[in-house]
Amino acid sequence: MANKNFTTLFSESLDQSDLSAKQQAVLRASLELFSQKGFDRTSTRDIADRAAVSEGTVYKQFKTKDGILKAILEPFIHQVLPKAVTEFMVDMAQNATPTIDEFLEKAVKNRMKFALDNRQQLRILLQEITRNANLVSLIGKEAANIINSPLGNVIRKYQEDGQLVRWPLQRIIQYISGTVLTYLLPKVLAGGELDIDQASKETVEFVMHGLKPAK
Amino acid sequence: MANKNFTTLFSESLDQSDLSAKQQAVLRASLELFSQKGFDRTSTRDIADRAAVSEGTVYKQFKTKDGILKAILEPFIHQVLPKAVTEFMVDMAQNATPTIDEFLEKAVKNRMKFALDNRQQLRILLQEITRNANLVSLIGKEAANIINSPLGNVIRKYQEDGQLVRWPLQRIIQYISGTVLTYLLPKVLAGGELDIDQASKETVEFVMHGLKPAK
DNA sequence: TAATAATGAGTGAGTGGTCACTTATTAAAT
DNA sequence: ATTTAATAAGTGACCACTCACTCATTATTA
Repeated sequence: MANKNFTTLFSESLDQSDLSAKQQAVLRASLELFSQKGFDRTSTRDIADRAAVSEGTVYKQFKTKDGILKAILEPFIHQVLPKAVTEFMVDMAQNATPTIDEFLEKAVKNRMKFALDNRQQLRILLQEITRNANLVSLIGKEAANIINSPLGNVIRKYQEDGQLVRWPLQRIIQYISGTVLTYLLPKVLAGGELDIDQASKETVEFVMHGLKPAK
Repeated sequence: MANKNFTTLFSESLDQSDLSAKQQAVLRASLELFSQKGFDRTSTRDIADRAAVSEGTVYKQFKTKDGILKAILEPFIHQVLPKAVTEFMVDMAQNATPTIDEFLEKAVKNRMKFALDNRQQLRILLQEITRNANLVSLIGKEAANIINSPLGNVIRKYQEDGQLVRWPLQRIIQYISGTVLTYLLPKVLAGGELDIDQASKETVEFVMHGLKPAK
């Protein structure tokens, strides 16, 4: 499962960018501070100090404090996230298993790992989402892409097999995501370790069979 | 279903409190502004203006800006939420239905209505949760109380009836909450209307039977 | 009852401090 | 030598919070 995490992808895109070492340090420092203290409670002074750089240097490249936030979140939403989704979908499509339970457990495990590898960035995103309503719809649109993708086809195959209810994919993904989030959100927000194997097993157990007792 | 919404309860507790009309206006103004702009982006000047009151008046009662936030969130978490849960449980115990599906649909509908009636307060709570990790565990503890309560017994009865898997109640509630949240969160954060009847029907359909097709 | 005193909510002009952002100056790179 | 990067000392706006004072109401006194 060759999924790269965001930190890696972020570093790569930093290298590719024509930003100087110091400007890259600014972004890395901002990433840490925004995640730890939140955007509003991080001062540009804090950022400059953490990056071991003067405040003027911060403003040379990023004209405003919001510009720094954009420089972090926009690549995440428009490049890293789609790229990660694509890699994931290809992976999954190739690893399609005969039973959906097996497939789902792999997929869930994969996504949980990705999320935990990227707590920092997700924390910033969550903070922004609660303040910026249109981020919600933006991410919703990115999620909608799954439906028109190899992964969508894999899932549809299970429907045709009779292994999966014939609900709209959007609805199915909504429920799976929601269940996965009940395990992830507390860990992303409050920290602590998650037993991914256990959590993904439990998730599939519920998501597939619901709360009716097995006969 | 006599469940009062939070706005009512909030107003009631304001009336009961020995706060003067102006101090009540401060809290009401803060509630609106914190919800709209977020705590950090609301100044005490903003609050005073919106409440048509001097800044000194704001600080006469609430010694700090954080004090205002506490005055809004603490009653919500420690009085309003438990009170709402209690009323809800009593309601439910009285209306306990023979099948769990019916029961669940009522319960889910009830909770969705409560949440939508109180978007403002929930938005503030969500904003704070992303910054204040220990709020997560605090709310988790409140949720745990449900388990040791009449509602817990109602649910346990369905387990003994063989209508509900014998998982720990905490796990069952986790999944139901997660699924409900997939409908609620977008609406609370981004606005828009929710067809509660439809949503609660769909929720129960999934939560009870999962994604395996009915034979 | 009339005059006076005490009370406390309310006021708004400060106050010190922080913040995002600028600019004059210096160092480095080409 | 000239352009570019980096610095660090500003700068004004704004912020949370304070305080000396007002004034309407209530309690006390005569």
